[in-house]
Amino acid sequence: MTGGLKIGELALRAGVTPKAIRFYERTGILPPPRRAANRYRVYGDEAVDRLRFVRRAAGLGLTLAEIRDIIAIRQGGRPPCAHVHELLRAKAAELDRKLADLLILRKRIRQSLAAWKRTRTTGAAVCPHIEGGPKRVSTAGTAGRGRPLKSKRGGAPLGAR
Amino acid sequence: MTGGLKIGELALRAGVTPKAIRFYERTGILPPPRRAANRYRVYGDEAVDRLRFVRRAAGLGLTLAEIRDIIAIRQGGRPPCAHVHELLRAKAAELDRKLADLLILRKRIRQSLAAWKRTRTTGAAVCPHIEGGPKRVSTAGTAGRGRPLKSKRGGAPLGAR
DNA sequence: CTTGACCTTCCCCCAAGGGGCAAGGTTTAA
DNA sequence: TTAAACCTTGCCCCTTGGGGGAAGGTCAAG
Repeated sequence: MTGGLKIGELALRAGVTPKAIRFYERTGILPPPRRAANRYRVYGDEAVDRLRFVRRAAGLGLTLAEIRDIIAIRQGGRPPCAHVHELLRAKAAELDRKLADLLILRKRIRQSLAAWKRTRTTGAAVCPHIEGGPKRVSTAGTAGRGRPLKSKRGGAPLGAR
Repeated sequence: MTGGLKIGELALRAGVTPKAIRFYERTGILPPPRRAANRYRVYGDEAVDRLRFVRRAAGLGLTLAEIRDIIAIRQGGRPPCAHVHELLRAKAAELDRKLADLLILRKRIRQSLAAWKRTRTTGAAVCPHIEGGPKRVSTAGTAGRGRPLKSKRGGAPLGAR
C-alpha cells in the first residue's frame, strides 16, 4: 500500500534527496511526519504533492522562506495568489537586474581577454588581465562608501565594562 | 608618511571593510601584517595595491580561492597570465550558461504571471501560479520493492542558481 | 548469521563575509 | 586629568540549500 512511504521512497518519487527532505522538515517546509515503531519517518501521498509544490516554487526562483510563507498562508485558509503574484513580480524585476549585471560582467571579461591579445607581445607589468583595463570597477558590493566607514554605534553607550 | 596604516585606514583606502581584511588574512589572500606594540595590524602601501588587485579580480567574477591561486603563482616567480587567461575563459563560458538559465527562468515567471491574468476570472483551485503550468516529472512508476534505490540523484538542484 | 541497503541523529562544511560582544587601546574635548 | 568617543582585538554565530560522513539501529535476503 502506498499509504506509507519511507523517506527514500518519497525522495525518489519527488525527485529530491532524503537529506533535502529532512532539511525541509527542519526548516518548517514539511510538517513532521508520523513515525513507525522503529522511528522511521512514514509519509502519506500528500507529502509527494507538497514536495512537488515546493520543487515547482523553487524552480520559479522562490526561496524556501518564501515558499514556507506561501504554504502558511494557504494553511491559514485564504489562497496565497495575490501574495504569490507580488512575489513573482518582484522576482522578475530582480532577475532583470541580475541579467543586466551578468551582461556587464561578461563584457568586462571579454574586454579583458581581448586586451590580453593586444598586450601579450609587449609584456605587461604583472597581469594585464586584472591590472589593466578601464579605471574603476564598481563592485556593487557591501559597504556604501560614505564618510563614516562604520559609525553605527552613535546612540548607545559603549559596553559597560 | 603612509608607511603605517591601521586596518581602518587601509580599509578606507581600498574600499573594503576591516572585517573583510581580517577575513582575507585568515583565508590566505593577504599576508599577516606586522603588528604594532599594541597588537594593532600595521600595513604598508603595498597592502593597498594588493587589496585593489583582489577587488578587481573579484569584480571580474573570480572567487577568492582563484584569486589566492593567482597571487600564489605570482609569488612563485612566474607571471600568472596564462592561468588567468584560462580562468577568465572558463568564467565567460560559465557566465553564458548562467545567462541562459536566467533567461529561461525569467520566461517561466513571465508565463506564470501571464497565465494568472487569464485565470483570475475563472478562480483556480489554489494557486495557478505554481500549481498550474506544464506537467513534468513522471514518477518512475512503482518503487521497486527489492532492488536498491541507491542511485546518484545528483541532477540539477533547484531552478537556476 | 551475516551482509548490505536502508534508516536515525549529530556534527561539520561550502562563499564571502556581516553582526555583535567583551575587553582593552587611543584620541580628543572639557 | 579624565571621561567620552572611537578604534582594534579576537571570538562566535548567522546567512542558502543542503552535502558528507560518523556512529548506531533495522530489516530483508542469502
